[in-house]
Amino acid sequence: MSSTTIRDVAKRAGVGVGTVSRVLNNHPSVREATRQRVEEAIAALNYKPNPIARQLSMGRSHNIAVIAPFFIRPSFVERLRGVDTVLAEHDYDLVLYNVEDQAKRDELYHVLPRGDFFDGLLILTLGPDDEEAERLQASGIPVVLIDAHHPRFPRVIIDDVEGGYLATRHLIELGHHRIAYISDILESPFKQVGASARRYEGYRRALAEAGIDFRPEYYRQDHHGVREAQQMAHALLELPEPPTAIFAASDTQAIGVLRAAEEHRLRVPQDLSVIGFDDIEVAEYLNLTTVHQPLFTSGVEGAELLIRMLNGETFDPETPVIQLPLRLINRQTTAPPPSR
Amino acid sequence: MSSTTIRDVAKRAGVGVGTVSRVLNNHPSVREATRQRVEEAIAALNYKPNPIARQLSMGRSHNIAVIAPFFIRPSFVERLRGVDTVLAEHDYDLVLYNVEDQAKRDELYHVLPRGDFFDGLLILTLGPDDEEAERLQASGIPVVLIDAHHPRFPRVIIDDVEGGYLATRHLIELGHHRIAYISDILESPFKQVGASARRYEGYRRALAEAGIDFRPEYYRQDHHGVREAQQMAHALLELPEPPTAIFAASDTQAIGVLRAAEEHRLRVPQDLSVIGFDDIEVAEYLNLTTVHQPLFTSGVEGAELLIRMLNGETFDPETPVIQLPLRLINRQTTAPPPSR
DNA sequence: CTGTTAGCGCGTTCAC
DNA sequence: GTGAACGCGCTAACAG
Repeated sequence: MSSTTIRDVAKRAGVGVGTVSRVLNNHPSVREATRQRVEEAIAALNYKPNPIARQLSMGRSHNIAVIAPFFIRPSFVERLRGVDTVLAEHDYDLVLYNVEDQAKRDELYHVLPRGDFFDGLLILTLGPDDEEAERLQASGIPVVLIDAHHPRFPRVIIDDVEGGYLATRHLIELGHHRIAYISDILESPFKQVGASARRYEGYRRALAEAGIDFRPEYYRQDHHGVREAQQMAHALLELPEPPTAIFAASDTQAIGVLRAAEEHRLRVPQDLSVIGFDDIEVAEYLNLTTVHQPLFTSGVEGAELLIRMLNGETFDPETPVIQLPLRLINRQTTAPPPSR
Repeated sequence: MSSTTIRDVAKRAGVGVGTVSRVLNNHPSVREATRQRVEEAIAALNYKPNPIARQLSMGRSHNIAVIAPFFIRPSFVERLRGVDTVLAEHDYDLVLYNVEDQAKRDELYHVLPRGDFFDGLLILTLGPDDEEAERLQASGIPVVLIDAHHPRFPRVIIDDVEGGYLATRHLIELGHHRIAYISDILESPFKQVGASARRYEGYRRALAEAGIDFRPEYYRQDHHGVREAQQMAHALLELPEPPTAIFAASDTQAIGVLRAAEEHRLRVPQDLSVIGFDDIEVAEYLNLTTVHQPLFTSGVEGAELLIRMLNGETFDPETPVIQLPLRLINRQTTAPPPSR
């Protein structure tokens, strides 16, 4: 094992451990000559300070935990890239926890708030419920939410209602009346109102505003995924009076819709308009019209917020909320409805 | 901060810290009555042992570091999912380091092999050079390579030469003679022979075997990315005698080729055949014919190997090498060449 | 400026 | 069976 300790160095350099520690931490009050000797000893012994011991005595870990429904969806990857970029700049290590099911999440919330191992916590998308929030806050560990809502924590979010509105409005302006909405399951097992539910709200609002009646059969939900979305779209297109446009709550689901259209020999956008949400990379490949949200930026902003908290900064509004802008990306999967 | 320590618990339960520690670690020799009292105290104080201190005295961290050119390419995401799955089962935490440039990598290799903070190390794709390997091995920390080669470490790999051969052979059997190969830059800054170079070798071999002359103008390389690939394909298609098939060293690059074909108003596969490598998720969306490699599985195997090493298992062959199978996925971007 | 000492919070001996 | 003391490697506070 890597066994040379600070004491070995001190002995070899003929100084005390305190001095070695000072050299290590660039403390100013060390005579140049002494510093030389110490550094020589360090080099000669190939000594590396033990980070664990360091943490122990400093009470900080230099670790930031990120809880995320990890690699499942491309949008998280984008967000995490943003997070990582910032953390790396500030010399923090990223401990990533992949949370996909309820069990794992419970376990995590139970184990995490030790307050010792992590200096801070970044939670993506699966925000805490009230009980968890309580525990988290009691632990005193700084927490920032990304794409999740809880009044007690600083967070970076988007206006999903607005997003749903934007997408639907776009379709309406194109002349569509028969507009369907498909999404993942709104009542998530995490008992919180998810993004899709808020996008649904925007959809309803745009419809209402344009005087278009909401048709329950035009609204479907299922687990997130291409296949499931494809099936939903399939069902939609088999309707006696099928929609002329489909708004999918995520680009991934929009892909499923595209697949279904192909199955039905429908041309997009001539026969069927499709719009997604997120603007992940694939969206561009597929020329998918979609609502862009700043994924990478959300990670950056969240991480920066957390780091400012770690540095002891306090905020004017007790809990800052950063809202990122949305914009419609008009590619090639939407067009006016077929003339008949 | 979370400040209740083992001493508080001991005091409250009217026992010594040793006893508390025993209760915590389920040590048998604790009287039931005492254990009761201690557990009550633990509950009352909401005490959680400090993992850092625990690591310090136990000499283990329960952390596994993963070094990867992180979120850049979808294929890594797939691999990491596999890794995470296994690690979670064995109660290891995953510390993920995003290494994309040489500077960061140097820094990492300098800092990492402390032998203290990580129980094990998983290196993806960017394998160590001899000097780094030396240092790594000297540190005594168990290392497993995934998709990287170095004779000193156990690794899970694929036969990239075979993969390149498979792809090219498929094209040849379809009747193609004018077959191009595009890839990222073979002489990587990491001074090791990368996957693309080995796939290139397979390409050359298949060509030679079929008696087809290699044409230097049919071989291009540039940085990895859709745009770059698109440009390469563009140049290829402008040739006086353009290829009738293009083999891209990765699916991402194949996407660029598809784009270029579209620009040139070439139908795929009627006018141009395209084959990729990896079989990432998008490949399916795009109906891309490609060479499938077990990405998720590579993560699983690598992590399992590492864990066995951590458990002190030794291996028959000094350094085990797991080679995963490749197979051609025949979708809809390859066909016989245009009849004339 | 620099050596010494006291913890950081645990696990692990020892004696009892 | 159980408590007290020691040590993990390092930083910080205090003398000198």
